Amino acid sequence: MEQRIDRIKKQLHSQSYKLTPQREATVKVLLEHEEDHLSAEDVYLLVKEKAPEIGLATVYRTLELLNELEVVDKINFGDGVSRYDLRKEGADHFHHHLVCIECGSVDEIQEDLLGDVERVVEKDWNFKIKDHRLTFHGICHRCQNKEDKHNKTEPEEKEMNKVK
Amino acid sequence: MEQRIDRIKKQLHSQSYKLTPQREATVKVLLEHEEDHLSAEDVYLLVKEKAPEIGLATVYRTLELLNELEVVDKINFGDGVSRYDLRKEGADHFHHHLVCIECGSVDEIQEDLLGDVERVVEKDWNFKIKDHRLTFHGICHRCQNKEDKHNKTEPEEKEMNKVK
DNA sequence: TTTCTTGCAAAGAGTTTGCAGCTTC
DNA sequence: GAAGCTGCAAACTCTTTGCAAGAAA
Repeated sequence: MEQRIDRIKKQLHSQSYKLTPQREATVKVLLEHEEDHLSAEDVYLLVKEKAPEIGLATVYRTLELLNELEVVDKINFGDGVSRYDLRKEGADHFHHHLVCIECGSVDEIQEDLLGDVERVVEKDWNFKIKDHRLTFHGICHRCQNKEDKHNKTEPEEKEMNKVK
Repeated sequence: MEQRIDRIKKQLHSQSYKLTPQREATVKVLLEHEEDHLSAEDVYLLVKEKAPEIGLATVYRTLELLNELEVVDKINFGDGVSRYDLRKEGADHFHHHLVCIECGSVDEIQEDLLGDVERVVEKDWNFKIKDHRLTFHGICHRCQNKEDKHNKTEPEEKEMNKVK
């Protein structure tokens, strides 16, 4: 984690930005929640635990900055809020998402499933692909089991990672 | 077009909704702009030409309704506005999009490129897919040509279809 | 000092909602 | 006349911006 922050710090410096305490706290929160898909508000509340004086505007500005540096990806699952997803280091493509329409959970697929498809699109549509967004909406494995068992109660986790 | 409106009318009636003049005007606008990706505001302005008394709220309510009936799909290209895309009749999957990061144009891919990918996801992730969203961001064929020719001027079309 | 950054409050943009009046069955 | 629908304005939510004060080089 330290090394990762260090690399981000260098990245910031290389464009003459600083890694201020607020920015560092924000990055830490993102690292600690790599699996989640936090909204700006979510990040704000979590950062506040480390740095209570921080303002929401600073969080927005930091996330915007990290997005420009391609440290995070801004994603949108159609529920009206932007979510921020830390880029995996070394990943040469943006990962995919599985959004459950029952429980709102979001799982990630790290594998690159689009290699073939992208070759087709580049060739047949003459479109030079720079990035992609692939999201499946459906029923996650947990909810499928729930339904099989006719057990409709929700063994709930944190709400934060949920798309309403 | 008439038949299409008729089918939508029946669909509305089957759930005891009415095809009011305002709703019909909205549907017509959507049909006339099938290739575009209009925002609610865009639709509103176009509907106003046919039915000047219509209110923006009615347009929002109609689009919401049509979305529920699966006549339109609500999509989001990350620029802060929802866009509404008429479903192709008979299409068994939601089409894909090519968003140009140069000129903001949005092209559609009607072919189903995800058949294989979906089978993998359903099997390996045990995820029951109901819908998908696939968008590629990159350089469209028009802008590639522009760059080749070192001709940076924009032979512009309507702004409406553009993602800023 | 100069430049960057921050917190706060206000402003903006997009969307939703409450409600009285109007249609339609 | 009950139920559904509409236009308007107000409310709401998420995000951005202006600005004076603070921190870093």
